[in-house]
Amino acid sequence: MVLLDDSVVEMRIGELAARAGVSTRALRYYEEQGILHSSRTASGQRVYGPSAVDRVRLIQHLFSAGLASRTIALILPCVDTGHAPPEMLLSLHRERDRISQLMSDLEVARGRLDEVISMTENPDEARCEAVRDSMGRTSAILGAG
Amino acid sequence: MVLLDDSVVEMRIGELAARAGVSTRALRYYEEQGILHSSRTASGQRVYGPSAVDRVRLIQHLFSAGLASRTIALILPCVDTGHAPPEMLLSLHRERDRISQLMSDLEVARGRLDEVISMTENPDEARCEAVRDSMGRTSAILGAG
DNA sequence: CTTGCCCTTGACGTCAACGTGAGGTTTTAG
DNA sequence: CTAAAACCTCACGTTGACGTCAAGGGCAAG
Repeated sequence: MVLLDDSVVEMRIGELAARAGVSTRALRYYEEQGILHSSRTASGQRVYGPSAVDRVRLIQHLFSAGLASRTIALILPCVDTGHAPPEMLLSLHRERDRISQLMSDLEVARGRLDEVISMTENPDEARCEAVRDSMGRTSAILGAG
Repeated sequence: MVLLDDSVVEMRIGELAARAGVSTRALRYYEEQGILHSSRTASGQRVYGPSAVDRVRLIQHLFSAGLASRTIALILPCVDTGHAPPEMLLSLHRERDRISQLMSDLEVARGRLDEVISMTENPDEARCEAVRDSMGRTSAILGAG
């Protein structure tokens, strides 16, 4: 009976890929990088339990935070065990800071883009000059244009 | 007299690189991509006016916003002329949306990282379970671990 | 048994923003 | 005038997260 339940709940790489919304290539890549493990059938096919779906989603989140696969490979075991050496805690905090920095950089960049947008949406001479000034006279005269 | 002033204010690639905080290789790459122009001396060396510094900084901002060099090449002339075709305005707005989306993605990802950090900093059983639940039982049992 | 889909490993392709010499010329400092 | 520093143009190397093709094996249905 347990076997039947397992068979309902276990899946091969294609189903996991579909459920987690990634490619099978990505999953094999994750395994190659040591951040996702699988059991195998006798014939060598990958088999995953249901928790793998959430694990892949976590991996995706960490990737989208800009963490490298090597960093993720270091972190995940600590997530599993629930504790990490102080050295890793330090690097986790540094990653956090990096993300925060990136976010504020993006905010600045978005502001720049907003200036460009408002400038091109509203080709008013005075306003153009003001915006150009705030952008550091980017297009002054020509010079290096 | 004007010539002297120009000589004071013009610069070659090394000085521009130093002032803008990028490599000379990057500046040549920008030129290759058509997003930074230069005049040349008789012997072929690149010469830039003072406005080039701010232009490079703008380019950096746009890069840090995740815009590709091709996109920047499309935008910059509009920044200079002060107006853009509606098609480009649309794509500018899409870029803006993309950046906003990226920022909120990063916020989510940072939250995930915070969970990992608080979990590993404080290996309290109950709290671990709670965090694991909020992370989707990522490390449940083992399964695909 | 065969059709057909899913799976396997292996290995090369991609894209972007440069880095990094090679090999030679130009400019500048002493 | 000479040596060092800076510049020039190729042009291949790097990094990361996959895409993609090749050449096969496994397995449920008809």
